[in-house]
Amino acid sequence: MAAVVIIEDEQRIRELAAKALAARGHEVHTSATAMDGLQTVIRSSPDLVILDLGLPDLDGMELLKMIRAVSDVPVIVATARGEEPDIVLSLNAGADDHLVKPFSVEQLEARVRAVLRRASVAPRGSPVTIGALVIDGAAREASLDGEVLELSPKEFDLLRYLAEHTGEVITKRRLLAEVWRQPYGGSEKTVDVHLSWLRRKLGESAADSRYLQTVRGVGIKIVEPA
Amino acid sequence: MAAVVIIEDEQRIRELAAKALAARGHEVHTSATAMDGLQTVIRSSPDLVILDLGLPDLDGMELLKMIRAVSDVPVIVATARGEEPDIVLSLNAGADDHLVKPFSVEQLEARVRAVLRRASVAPRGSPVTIGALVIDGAAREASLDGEVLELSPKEFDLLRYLAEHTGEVITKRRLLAEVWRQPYGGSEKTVDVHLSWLRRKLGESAADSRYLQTVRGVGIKIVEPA
DNA sequence: TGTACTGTTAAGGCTTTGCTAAGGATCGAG
DNA sequence: CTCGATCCTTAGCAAAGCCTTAACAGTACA
Repeated sequence: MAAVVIIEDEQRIRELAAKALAARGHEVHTSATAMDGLQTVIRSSPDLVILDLGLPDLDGMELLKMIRAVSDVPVIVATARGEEPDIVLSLNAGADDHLVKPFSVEQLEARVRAVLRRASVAPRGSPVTIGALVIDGAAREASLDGEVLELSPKEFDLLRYLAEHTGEVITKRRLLAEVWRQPYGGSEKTVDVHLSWLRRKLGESAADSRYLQTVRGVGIKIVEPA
Repeated sequence: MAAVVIIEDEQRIRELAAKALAARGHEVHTSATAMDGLQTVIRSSPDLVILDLGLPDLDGMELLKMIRAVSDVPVIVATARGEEPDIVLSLNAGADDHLVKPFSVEQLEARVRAVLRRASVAPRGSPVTIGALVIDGAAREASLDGEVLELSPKEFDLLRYLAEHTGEVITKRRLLAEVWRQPYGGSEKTVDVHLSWLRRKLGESAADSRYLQTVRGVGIKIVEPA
């Protein structure tokens, strides 16, 4: 399956998680300390890292940054209940998902599956077509009527996310969570601004929109033009 | 399948690895010493060599260099835990991947599979053509408008890798992993510098680029000029 | 008609990228 | 073994581009 490194100081949790993931066919390496954890990550080139932020020898956030400095490997952070602020910080620092302890084995497996799926699917994926709009994830290029659009990174991510959920109304909060990676903080106005820019580049305005339709009080959706 | 030579002094590991790879249909030869190993490699022209760096009769790194001197065969090096510096050295000396002992059979098989896949894909016979740019992997030569480019080794590898993924955005981290062979560690600035040199030799700059397009916040891609 | 929500624009700060230069390592020639 | 050339890496600064915040205008709905 995939190689996973678990960095967790509590022996009970560490072994439980390791056992569960090994049972699902993953190759599991564990570390009880930050320093050993970093070495293990570097050595074993895992496909996924599960990192406890409450390590005794080094602030977990620091370790996360160190891992991020040397690799794009997906990281799931685990925190004790009541340390939600850490979650936000860690997601900003590049974590891909999070678990709140105590977590069930089922929850762990679900997160691992989701992150691995995202990691393996994200780079590929054939272009999405909506009317005259084509979004190519691999080339990171969107075109309208055959004309390539000049989109900023966030604009492209936003458009792609909406396109992957064509016809579905998405709340701004969900966009903040999924596109901005900020499940808690962040201002919804930011989304408004980016939507405005996107509309302009799509050659439309809020009043006269072909693709991006506002659903007042709820959110936004992208639709196939009539 | 493929022919594999295992050079490893520990009998237990040697036989375990040999058995595992034979079970996967590979033709396996084993050697317990460096001198015998080199002879076996020369004699059997394998598709892959697995080399323990901790041989008793000769420093493994020396043997690696000797193998490299006579063949381009892919080499996976194995080291004992705690000899990480050797890994880096060996990768620089031409190793294709590494294993840290003790390793699981699954890990061994995974690495072998990965290296063989890469190796079998690499000798793509026909040159890649992108506009007026031709990259000939076999001749290790690139030309623009019929004019041969004077590229350094890294520049050529970089160009070739991008060309093999024309139109696809590649992150710098991925380039470090695939071209520099450093899945972890290494500075992304290094990639920037080489890209800059490459652009110059292609007669373009970041501002006015025909082939190498920066995708801000993500990476770089090579494209067919409009 | 008021209120809450949405649209748009502008500006500042911050991050990412481009490029040059210097130091050190490696390799080959002699 | 030594010298020289080539190449790679690192450091640092300049420039470009992007995101967020803030402020204000417009719009739907009660």
